[in-house]
Amino acid sequence: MKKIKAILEHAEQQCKSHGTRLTTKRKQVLSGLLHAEKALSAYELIDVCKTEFGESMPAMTVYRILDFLQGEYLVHKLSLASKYVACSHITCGHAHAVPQFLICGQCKKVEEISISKSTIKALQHSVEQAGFHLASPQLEMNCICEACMVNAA
Amino acid sequence: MKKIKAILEHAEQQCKSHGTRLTTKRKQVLSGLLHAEKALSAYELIDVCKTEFGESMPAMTVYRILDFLQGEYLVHKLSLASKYVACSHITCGHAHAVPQFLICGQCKKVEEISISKSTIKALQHSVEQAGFHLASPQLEMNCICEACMVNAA
DNA sequence: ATATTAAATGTTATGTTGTAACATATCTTT
DNA sequence: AAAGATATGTTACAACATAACATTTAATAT
Repeated sequence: MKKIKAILEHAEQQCKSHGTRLTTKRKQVLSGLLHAEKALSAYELIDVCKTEFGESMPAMTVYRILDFLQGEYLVHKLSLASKYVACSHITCGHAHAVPQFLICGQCKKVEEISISKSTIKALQHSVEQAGFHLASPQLEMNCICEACMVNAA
Repeated sequence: MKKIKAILEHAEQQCKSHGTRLTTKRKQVLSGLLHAEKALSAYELIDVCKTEFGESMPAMTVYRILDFLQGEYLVHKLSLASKYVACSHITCGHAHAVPQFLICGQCKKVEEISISKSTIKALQHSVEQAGFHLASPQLEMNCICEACMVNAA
């Protein structure tokens, strides 16, 4: 919930430097994700934009915008959940390890963490031994967050 | 392609010992997956059952049966691919590490591998540090298999 | 053996996620 | 202002999945 406006401006600059444009609608979609602070489905995002900006967006448009934002590394798709989440590193220069996602199966909260290089290396080694090659070392892991674990107890 | 009949009988015994029944249709679905030797979508499985047993099955039934088979640890769902695959360890007593899935993004071939305990431990440690708990340490990894890599080159 | 109950399957309809194909509007550049 | 490129709108539909209720089949108690 901290200075979303600044993040948006940063994102806009980033786009400019890539020769692309962060249009109004694209900014709205990104803004929706930033406010949500959690992963949203494309259709949830449509509702958010409707509510927050009074602007109705067809599914096609949202999916196109999500593709664009992924291309700019501003948004990640969580395939396990069929949801989308704002990249937590937009503002900090992007010199990062590949992010790993923890998804709480209960409340859908998403945490983006980094895993040590050696662990990734070990994974990769096991994969290569099986005659496969990791297309993306970005993993998604089904988890339960602390809050939900306490609630369940 | 080796003694599917034996596997089915083994599975049937396993169900019996759990107080459940491996009915004809359930056996057909499992058999379809075993024959396929790859992950199939629910609707592909419907086609297979139609072709192989001349039996038309509504989607609802197949999904219910897949749920049942997952509950019996005879089938795994691959969420990344929205496909289902027979467990490769049905016949051997199930005293296994949790399987990890490698999914070829090209040809959809699936490999089920085990990963060393220490690597899993390391992953789990990173996850706990973020205040999450792995619901299932069964990962799905987006890969490219050797054959497809050669073809692409 | 048969009535009762529980488990499995059938039927219909619909929800959710995602994309194809083509039309229109809006920016950018000359 | 015209031409071309980029972005968005519209319509239709495909693939994956489940809800709600009806019927059939199997297990069990009488």
